[in-house]
Amino acid sequence: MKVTINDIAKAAGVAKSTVSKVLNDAPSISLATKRRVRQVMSDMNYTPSSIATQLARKSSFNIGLLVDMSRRDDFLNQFFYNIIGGVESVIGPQGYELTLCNMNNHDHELLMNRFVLNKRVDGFILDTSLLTPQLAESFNQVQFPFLAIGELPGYSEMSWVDIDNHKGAELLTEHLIFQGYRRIAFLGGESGEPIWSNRISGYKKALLNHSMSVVDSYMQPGYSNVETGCKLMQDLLELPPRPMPLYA
Amino acid sequence: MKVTINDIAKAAGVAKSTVSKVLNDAPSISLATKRRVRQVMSDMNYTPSSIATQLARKSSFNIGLLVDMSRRDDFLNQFFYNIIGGVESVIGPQGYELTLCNMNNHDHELLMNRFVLNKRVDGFILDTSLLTPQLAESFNQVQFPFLAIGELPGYSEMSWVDIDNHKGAELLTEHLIFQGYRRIAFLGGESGEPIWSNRISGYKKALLNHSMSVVDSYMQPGYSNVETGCKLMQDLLELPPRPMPLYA
DNA sequence: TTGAAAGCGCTACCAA
DNA sequence: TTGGTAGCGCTTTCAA
Repeated sequence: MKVTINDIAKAAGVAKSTVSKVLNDAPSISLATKRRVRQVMSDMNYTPSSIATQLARKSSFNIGLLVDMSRRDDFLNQFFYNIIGGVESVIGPQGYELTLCNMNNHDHELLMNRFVLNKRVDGFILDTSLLTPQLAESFNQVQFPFLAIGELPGYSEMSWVDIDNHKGAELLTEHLIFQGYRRIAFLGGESGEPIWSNRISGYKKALLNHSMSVVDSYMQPGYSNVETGCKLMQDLLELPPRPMPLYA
Repeated sequence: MKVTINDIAKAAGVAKSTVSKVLNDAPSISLATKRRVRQVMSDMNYTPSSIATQLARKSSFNIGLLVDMSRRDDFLNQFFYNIIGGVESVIGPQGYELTLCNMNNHDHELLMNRFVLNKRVDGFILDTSLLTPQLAESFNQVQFPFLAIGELPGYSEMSWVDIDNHKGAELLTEHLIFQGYRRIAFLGGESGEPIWSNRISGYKKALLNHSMSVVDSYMQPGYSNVETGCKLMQDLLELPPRPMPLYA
């Protein structure tokens, strides 16, 4: 049978509350006792049960990463990979683990029961594409912490992180301008979404800053995958004055 | 405050053990009681705490998927994506969740403490590339269930699943033969690993079955990524009698 | 500085 | 068919 905190207490001749304090390195315990108890722990190969700790502390020490496993494109990309690795690298050292939460069917109630209400995870990280104002509202109602990747237009009662899409697009556009390009197009990003409007505004800003005109047909939104990119580019190349370097 | 099993018991006028039985749909409870208790549960918006259940049942209801997050290539591919989705689709409905376990540094002891000994997960699923006989031995010593994807040569005290690499390679080779190809090469798979030997044996079998000779220089092992594939193919194309269709 | 005891919210055994 | 009760293995007051 697994050795528990009671076994350690007995073996070390202290109360289990003392063992618990040693476990958490409480300042009230003398160094001598700590050393002795720790010795016993390692002698007996003791590892505290995380589940018992979770119950006592009322926290699962689990962060949920919400994903829609049926959407392959959102899943199989560098970006998502970096998210997982990044999240793990900060929560791991803090004693938290990463639970992958499937939101396949977009059933909010199921989601709330399966992970939130039953305390399976302590908080969610999710891409804005999975978040609706209603869902955010559900989280807020039970005071459940969540963090969105990307902003949710029209809903401000939440935290989100993102790269500076406006600035990024501006820098990128400026870079091309400095290279001497004059007819610069912008493809991708879904219209209506902040990612599109922010990038487009940065793009426009750079153009205007350099006294260049904004050509409507050079700006085409579209879902970010290979097929759409390919199609948009073909459309672009068929425009009468097609985008090209100044000295082409 | 969160409503617990005690609140339900009180409100429904039954013992909490009865509520627990209703929760688990025990056959010993009368339909009438079940209905009544369930009504109270939904009236009070009750969701059982998964952590308490875990402690009482001594199971975390968590399956760990062991990955090395520093190995991008193993992570960002269709295969891995399918594993995650596949695993989730079977464990989810059974009440289990998927925990992504990072084995970045390949520290066995850390791994054992962080997930196994403290009961953070009930079992592991891992690719053979992460498994060593020593690690498998550690798992077995504490009777910890694990399932490998791919076989571990030289170690049999474990369960593993894999596709039939031998048969697959045989069918593939045969297919080419039927198309009329006569100089067929085989690239990829790491030498020494079952995936390579099994596929190669299927490849050879097909060739021999059709009275074709096996050319050593046509068989090149190599790590499965784009760069290696590219290089191997270039090498291949420079062989004196290079692989080609019969009627080229 | 240490210990006793009361939880945390369930399950499971044994009676009733 | 239901209830009482003793855990599961920790944490956390509150005393000593």
